[in-house]
Amino acid sequence: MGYEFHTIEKKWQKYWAKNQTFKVAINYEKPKFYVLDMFPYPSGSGLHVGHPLGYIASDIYSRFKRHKGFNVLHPMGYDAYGLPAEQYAIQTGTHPEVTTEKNIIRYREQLDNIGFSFDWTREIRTSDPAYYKWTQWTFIKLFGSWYNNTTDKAESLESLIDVFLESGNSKIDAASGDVETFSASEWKRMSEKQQQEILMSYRLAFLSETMVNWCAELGTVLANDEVKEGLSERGGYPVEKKHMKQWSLRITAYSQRLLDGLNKVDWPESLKEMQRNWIGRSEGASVLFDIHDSKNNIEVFTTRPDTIFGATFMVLAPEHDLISEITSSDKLEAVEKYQLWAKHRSERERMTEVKNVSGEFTGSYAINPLTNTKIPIWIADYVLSGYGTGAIMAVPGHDSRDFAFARHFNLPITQVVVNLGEEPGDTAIWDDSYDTKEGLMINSGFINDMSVNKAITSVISKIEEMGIGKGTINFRLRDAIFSRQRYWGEPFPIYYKDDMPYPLSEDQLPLELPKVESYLPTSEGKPPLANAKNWVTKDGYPLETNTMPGFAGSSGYYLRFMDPENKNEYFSKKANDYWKDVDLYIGGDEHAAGHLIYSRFWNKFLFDINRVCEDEPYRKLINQGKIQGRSNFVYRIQGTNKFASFGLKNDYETTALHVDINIVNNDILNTEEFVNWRPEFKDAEFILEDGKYICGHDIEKMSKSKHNVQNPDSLIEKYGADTLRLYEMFLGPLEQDKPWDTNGIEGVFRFLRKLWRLYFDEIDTIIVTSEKANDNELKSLHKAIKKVTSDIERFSFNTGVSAFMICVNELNDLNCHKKEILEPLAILISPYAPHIAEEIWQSLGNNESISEEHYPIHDDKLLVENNFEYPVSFNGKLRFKLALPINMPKDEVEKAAINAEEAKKWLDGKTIKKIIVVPNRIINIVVG
RNA sequence: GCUCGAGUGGUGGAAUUGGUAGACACGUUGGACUUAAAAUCCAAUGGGCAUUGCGCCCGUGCGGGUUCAAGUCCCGCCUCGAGUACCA
Repeated sequence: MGYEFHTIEKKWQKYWAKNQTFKVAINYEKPKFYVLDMFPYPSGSGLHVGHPLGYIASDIYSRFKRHKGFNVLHPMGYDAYGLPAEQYAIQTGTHPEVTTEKNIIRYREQLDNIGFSFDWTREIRTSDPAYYKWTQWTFIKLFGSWYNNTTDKAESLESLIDVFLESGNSKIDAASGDVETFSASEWKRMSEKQQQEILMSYRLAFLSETMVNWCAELGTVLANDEVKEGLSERGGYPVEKKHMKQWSLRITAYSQRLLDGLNKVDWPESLKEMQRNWIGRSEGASVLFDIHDSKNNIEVFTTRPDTIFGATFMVLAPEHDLISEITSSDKLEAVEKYQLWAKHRSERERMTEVKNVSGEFTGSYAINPLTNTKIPIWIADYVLSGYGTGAIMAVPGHDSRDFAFARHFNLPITQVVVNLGEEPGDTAIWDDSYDTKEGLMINSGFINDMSVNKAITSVISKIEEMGIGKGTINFRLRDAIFSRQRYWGEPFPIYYKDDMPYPLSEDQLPLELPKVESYLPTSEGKPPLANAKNWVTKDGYPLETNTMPGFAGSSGYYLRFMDPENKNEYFSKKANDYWKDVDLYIGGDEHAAGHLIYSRFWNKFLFDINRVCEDEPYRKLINQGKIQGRSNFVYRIQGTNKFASFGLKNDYETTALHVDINIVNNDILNTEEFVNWRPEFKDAEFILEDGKYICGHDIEKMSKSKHNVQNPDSLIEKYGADTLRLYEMFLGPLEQDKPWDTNGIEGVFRFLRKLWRLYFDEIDTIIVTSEKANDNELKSLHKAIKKVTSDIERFSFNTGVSAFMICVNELNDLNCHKKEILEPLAILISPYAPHIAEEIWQSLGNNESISEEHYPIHDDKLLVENNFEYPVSFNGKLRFKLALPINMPKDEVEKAAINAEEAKKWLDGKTIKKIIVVPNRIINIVVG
């Protein structure tokens, strides 16, 4: 008998489900609180112990907030579109929907076993037509909107057309592609197709020919954040740059707002910094350089306009439009060869060969507008076509890349900035350029002797005056490529007429994903949807065959949770006005440059079109750390089937082999199970130490091949969900990465049994009495209430667990079984260990779930001590302790300290120079 | 290279505002109970010196500094991790 967690946990999980304990609805009587987890992709391997870490934390917080009187929205769903299910479909022909459904059932079972307080009536799946209808709906809205830089928000395309009809596009300041200026009458004379082509340059969801990240292995393009070090994030396949016509979202229109919004959200600084870097704002100037003997000119972007006098050559990206026009005939062959070479270089090659300088002279010269000297124009792939204008003025004296290039090709290097107090140097003997912004200008005409910062503003005014440039701001952020050549994703609500895309009307949504025979691209290389029969509108127009990327469905899912069953709208205004935004969002930081940017963009767009009331979706965000695996090893003596224990392995020539952590307990191998683990170990022999086989261990990523995957189910089977919940929290700070190690779980399990024994005797009879509690018992309880409450509020869940342990240890020592103490204690612990808390609550004679009880509040009066044990230090070193009445006046404390028996030894023969007394803290006596 | 974060016992970690470093737990050792085991309970447990109690020295990656007082603040390094990668 005793703490029968199996029975208890099943019982309460059923109770919560049956009574819909955690179902929430709008309730104006209570303040709202929205706690969200990053919803999972339901993979085939199920949950491992790393997944629930954040879910447990958010569950504790949700339950706590509920106890505190909040109306808590705590939903869960599935990011159900994903590559693994589709790859599996390609291999086996199983529809991804079938695989996904199966995995979801498994996930749900595992989640239920942990006892989460999710409102499951709100479950959503991104692959459900009832859900993706609204993903498609938002896409149509984006398609029908443009970004007005003057009002700094998205507006409907109709307003743009009205302006076109009235005055053409010359007065429009929009975030757009390249558009020629036209007048109202020119607009009116255009064909529908011409008009549509122009509108496409303004749409926030637009089709364009762009340089994309093409992954041949996956047969699809990828967004920038899906490429890591030149390889696909999923699968690690090579990625190359390719020109393709693709759907994109004009997220760059929101660059500045995405940057500014970071200042008002409560997110980890590191995550904000990552987003700031990803957005990459830089201030500088664009300057036009004339080309010698040509009408053309080239615009460059620089963040150091002050160094323009040191610009001794110009470099264009190999893809730059003007190259063919300006290249002299004798250089043409070499230039084209270089362009071809650059084009065929993979992203990975380009990145790994950064140190190798390459380039080609075009034979043409530009005119430096401030020095009026001829400077050679080169092409090189260290200049990127996608950033700035794809052209730079090279200042080798003050830019390390330009310096390396100049050295390699013997181009002149001029110094234009000199560090304060230093003499100008001979650039011919420099090892590197002088890049810092500190110093004074030299060799620079009218800006000589100015500081760098002063020179920057002066040059900008000068070029503006000359009409050849202006101060500009550049962002590194690129528009998000939104189409994928895959099957398992949201279809675009788009059809083609006369080769131009048109949106479906809202009443035709959702456009459901059709059945296909094959999940592979067609023989002509079209996406899998081209395999679908009748993939046309009812009028016979062909439908788009690309599908949306993974981040489409996750960009606005938090909004749908507010009103998940709404058939007429994404969500009602009423629901959005009540739930507003996510108060607490918990998830991993791997989404920093992906989901968390797209989602903010999505939300800001919906804010602009008056669909949502908050312009930032996630008020507070916490990144839970990753749980690393802890592998165990056995050491096989080479050429034998003998295994030496860890301490003896160095006596032999051994090979370390990963061993399944499930047959190892506290690093001790279960040799019987090991022998049965695999056929090749059937005849294994062991060289033991102290009669045991000790395994080695190491911290690695959790993976099947390392046999170190810990799934929660087996731990729940052995110790119960409440132990798992407490243990995952006890492991360490939520935000920190930490190795998984079951070695400590026994302690938490012991604690729960100790807790149980405060309430029940050996035969599970309740032994709680109605006796009045004494001061010590009250103090112990209230100390715990104070500590646990403040710990939850600052998301310090690990120290909260120790506070429970301290309290239970104390009550155990006090032999306390009093209701006055133990009833509040049950509520106190219920967010962490809800099953045992419910069981205790019921045994105490309550009929309702503990989850709605008011959380106990500590009483400071009960925590007041009569004495404080002062640590007494001499010259900062602790020598003895002295108990004195609390709040004793300073001078009396001083006297007491000096006159204390133990003080004599330390004062002997010395003079007291100073005494520091911090009331109820420390006493420090300075002697000399 | 740049940006950010971290470094505390055998282990996970605690120390919230500069004020008793190592809470809580694991592990280890010794003991009680038991025919035995499990479970439970008690004691010790940073290192060193000393030991009849007392007691002293050292100690939060390294080297300096500020302060009556530094794991915490400042300066300079080292190591590890994450992000990013020719962004002009």
